Amino acid sequence: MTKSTSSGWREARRESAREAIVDAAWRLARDEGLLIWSIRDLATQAGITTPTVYAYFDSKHAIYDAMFGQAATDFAESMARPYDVEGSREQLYAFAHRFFDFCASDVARYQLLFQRTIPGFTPTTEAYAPSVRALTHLKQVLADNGIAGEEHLDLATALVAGLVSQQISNDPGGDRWLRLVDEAMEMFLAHCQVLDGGRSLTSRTDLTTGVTR
Amino acid sequence: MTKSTSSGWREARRESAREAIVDAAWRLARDEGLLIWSIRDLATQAGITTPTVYAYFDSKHAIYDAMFGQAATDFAESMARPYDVEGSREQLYAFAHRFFDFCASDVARYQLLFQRTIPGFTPTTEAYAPSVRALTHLKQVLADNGIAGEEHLDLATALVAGLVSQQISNDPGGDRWLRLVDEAMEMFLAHCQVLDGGRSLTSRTDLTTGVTR
DNA sequence: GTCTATAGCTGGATAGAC
DNA sequence: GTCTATCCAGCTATAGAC
Repeated sequence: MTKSTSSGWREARRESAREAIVDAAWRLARDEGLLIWSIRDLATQAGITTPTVYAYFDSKHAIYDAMFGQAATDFAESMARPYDVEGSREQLYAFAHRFFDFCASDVARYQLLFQRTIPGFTPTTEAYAPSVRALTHLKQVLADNGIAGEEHLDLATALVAGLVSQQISNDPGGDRWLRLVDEAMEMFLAHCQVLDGGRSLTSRTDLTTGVTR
Repeated sequence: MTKSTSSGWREARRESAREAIVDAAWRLARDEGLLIWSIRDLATQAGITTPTVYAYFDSKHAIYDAMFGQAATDFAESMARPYDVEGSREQLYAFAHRFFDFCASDVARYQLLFQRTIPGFTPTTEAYAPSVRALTHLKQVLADNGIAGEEHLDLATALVAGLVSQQISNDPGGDRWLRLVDEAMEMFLAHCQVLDGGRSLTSRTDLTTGVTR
C-alpha cells in the first residue's frame, strides 16, 4: 500500500502516533462519555491539532474502529490469559469473574464492544474477530465441565451479561451484582448437570481429568 | 401554577398537544435511533414548527423526560396487568416473558428506560416511580414462590436482563434468547429451592397456598 | 506532517410579527 | 400559540502555507 515494505521504522512511527491518538480518545471517552468527545477535544487531549488527526485517520468512524479493534484485542488477551486455579468448575468461575471485571472496570469500553450504541458505526469484521475467539474459549471451559449444547452457551453468556448490565446500570462502582457471580455460575452448573442426568456424570468426569482437546 | 384550575379543557388540550409531540418523538427514536433525532426533525414529524415545540417543552431534555415518564407508565401497566395462568411458578414464567417482550419489542424504549445512554439526562424521580412499582410486583411473585432474599431478587432481574440484552445485541428480531426464558426461570427456581434446604420446603408450600400478603 | 484559518453544516434555542 | 427568520455555538472536515 505504502511506498515500500523496507522502511519498517517509518511504519512503526506512524503506528505509535496512531496509538497515541487512540489512547487520547479512550481517555476522553472514559471522562466525558463514548459519544460526547469531538475531534477538536481529541486533538487537544493528544497535544496536536485537528488536521493532524486527519493525517492518521480518515474520519471519526475510523477512530471508533481503531478503538474497537484495540478493545477487542485487549478482551481476547484478557480472557485467554491463563487461569491459575485447579478444576474445571473453578475455571468457569474465574472466567466469569474476569469477564465481569473487564466490563465493569471500563464502561465506555463495554458500551463500544458489547452494545451497539454508536449511531452509524458497525465494526469491521476484522476488528470483530478477537471477540469470537474469546467466545470459543468459553466454549472450551464449558466443555471441560461437560456442557456442550449451543443453548447452554447462550444461557451462560446471558447470565454473565445480565449481571454486568445490572451492575453498571443500577450500582455503578459497587458490588451488588458482582457478589452474585459465583452463585450464578453454581446455579448454572447445577442446572446443566441435572439436565444431563446421572449417567453422563461419569463421562463428564472423564472430560475433566483427561481431555483438554 | 397556571391561571386557575377551573378551565380543565384548556389543560386537556395542552396535554393532548404535548402527547402528540412525544408520540412523534417516539416514532423518530424508533426509526433513527434514540439519540439521533433533532428538534427540527421532531417538528416536521409532528406537523408543526420548531418554536411551537418550545411552546410545550422547555428543552430537549424535557422531552426525554416526558418520553421516560410515558414509557415507565406503560411498563408498570404492562407488568401489573393480570396474568391468566394458574400457579405461582407459572406466574413467574409469565412475568419474565412479559418483561422480555416489553423490552425486545421496542429497543429505543428499552434503552431509554433501562440503560443510561443519553448524555446529560437523568429522569425525574417522579418519572422513575412506576419502574419501582413493577419491581415490587416481581418481589411479590417471587415471594409467592417462597423466595424472599434481596439477593435472589437481584439474581432474577439479572437473569432476565441478560437474556434481553443478548437478544437485542446479538440476534435482533430473532428468538435465540427468547427461547431460553422458561428454562432460565426453571433453573432459577430450582436453585433457590435447593438453597432453602429440605425443611423449609414445607414453609414454602405454606406461602404458596396461603399467604398472598 | 504539522500548522493557521476557515469552509460548510447542523444543532438547540429565541425574537418578534401576527 | 403559531409562524418566519435567524442567532450563535458546536461539529466534521479541508485548503493551503510552511
